[in-house]
Amino acid sequence: MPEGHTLHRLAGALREQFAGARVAVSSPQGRFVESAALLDGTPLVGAEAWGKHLFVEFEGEHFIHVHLGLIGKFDVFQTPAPAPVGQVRLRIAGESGYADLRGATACDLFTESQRQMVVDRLGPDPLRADAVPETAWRRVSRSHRPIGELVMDQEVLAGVGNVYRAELLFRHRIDPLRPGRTLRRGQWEAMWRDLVELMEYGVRTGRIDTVRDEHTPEAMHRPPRKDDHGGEVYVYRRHGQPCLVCGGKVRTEVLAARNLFWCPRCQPRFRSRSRAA
DNA sequence: TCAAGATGATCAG
DNA sequence: TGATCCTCTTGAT
Repeated sequence: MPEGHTLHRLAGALREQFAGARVAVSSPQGRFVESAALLDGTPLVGAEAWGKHLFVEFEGEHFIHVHLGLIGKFDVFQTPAPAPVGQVRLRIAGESGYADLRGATACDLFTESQRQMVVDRLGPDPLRADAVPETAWRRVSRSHRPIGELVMDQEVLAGVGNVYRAELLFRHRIDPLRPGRTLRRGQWEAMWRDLVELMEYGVRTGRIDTVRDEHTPEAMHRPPRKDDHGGEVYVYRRHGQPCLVCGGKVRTEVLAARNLFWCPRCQPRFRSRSRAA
């Protein structure tokens, strides 16, 4: 379930388990062998996320850059570590824990300048204290592209994926096909604040809950459902089902190569003033 | 038991 | 735009 909150949560888990310790680094699958050998036995300095990118830092300004893609997983466990099963691309092992990476789109050894090049391409990440939301607004407010495409563009906003896209636009009753440049500044600022809150909740709980009354202590302690995103949502993957607010049917369509979900009644088609007049 | 689809991104054509 | 990477869950058979 790799949206931005997953990576920030993972970075925290890696720091907690390994930061400051010498770790064993290996690549049982064989696709990261040379880099793993270089890092093996080196102190792990820390880990941080930027959008959907994860950087694990080792002494000597070496970074492992990980992007989980659609199906990747990076899990932290307590020792003893069993023999690797299946395609484990990367294993980091310490005294009391180990972490296995599988199925990632990217797992590379980076220098500081390579890390910076990746970060420079990304838009502001709502989960980072150093994010500058104005940068995203400049891009949105100048673009003719649909807002449903812009919020998923990592050069506009880093860390937002398909679930947060659908839910954010629903919560603000915005037509996903509405051109970015027609949004009002106040609308965008409200969306940004909402994203920060929703994603911080995601980091704390590991779930994506966007239905307003889900943000309660009771909801926080309820065990996650088996569904992937783990929480309660308004429209994501609810196509054909009644909208929780108006009862109309939730619809789905492909936008930006991904399945978009929205409620046509709560998010009516946007018409520009010039066209309506 | 098997096939399809999925919260992503890149590359070739 | 489609193929590719690669894993896991779900639903059909």
